[in-house]
Amino acid sequence: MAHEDHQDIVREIKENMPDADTLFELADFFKVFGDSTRIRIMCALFEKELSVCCIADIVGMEQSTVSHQLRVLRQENLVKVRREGKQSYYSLEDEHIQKIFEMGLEHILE
Amino acid sequence: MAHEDHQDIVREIKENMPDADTLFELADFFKVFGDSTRIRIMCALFEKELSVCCIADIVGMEQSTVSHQLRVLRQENLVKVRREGKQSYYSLEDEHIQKIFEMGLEHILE
DNA sequence: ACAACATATGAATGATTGTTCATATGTTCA
DNA sequence: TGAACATATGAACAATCATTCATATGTTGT
Repeated sequence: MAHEDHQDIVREIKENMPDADTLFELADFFKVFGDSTRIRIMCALFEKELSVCCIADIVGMEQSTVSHQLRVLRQENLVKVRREGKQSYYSLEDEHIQKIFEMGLEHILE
Repeated sequence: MAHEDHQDIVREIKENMPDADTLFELADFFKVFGDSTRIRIMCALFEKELSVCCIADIVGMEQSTVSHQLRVLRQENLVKVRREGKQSYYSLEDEHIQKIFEMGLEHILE
């Protein structure tokens, strides 16, 4: 790391970077997309709002597992809940999700 | 899970879902964005191609750590390398990355 | 109030992963 | 060829995380 303009480049890029907190939050946000169970849950919710047991059936996992993962999605404001009788109906909170999905798909299908 | 049209909904949504392999790949792809070190590396590379030691300086981590993470980014085709003398210069492989970033930022800043 | 159902949550476990240290590989220059 | 530098990689460790089981909470109808 001793060539002529190394320090200049480092300083310049450091200055132009978003602050560390923002990037940390950003990583946390994308972390949610990095699990196939959550991906499948979100994918199912593209169609319509669904109850927890419906989702569990669709993704083929325990109700408990799905509940835990829905909490993760809720904490990152990716889904919202609506109580109706005994059931909780979940739906997507944000229209960015579909676009992020599409871009991911474009990338892996290249 | 015993109300009238539960099974119909489950079947319908299952049919319209992308196949499991694709969604698994998609999760692996987003997993790469789910770490703040990798996020910061990619962010630094938005400006220009950089050598490994430059990146290590910018993100403030060991050269070894950065090398390991660059390998992860390479495996998912997010960066490419160019050897020049003793140094390896990394740059972004794909223009989707910036857009995915922007959408993530839009989400967390809402 | 009680039974039946739907959902949420805490604890425990196994698996995955990010980081570091030590070292190997690759490259240049003398 | 050997020294100096840049990068890559394997092993080890600590930390994080997804899943499951058991159980608690919440809701409806009798």
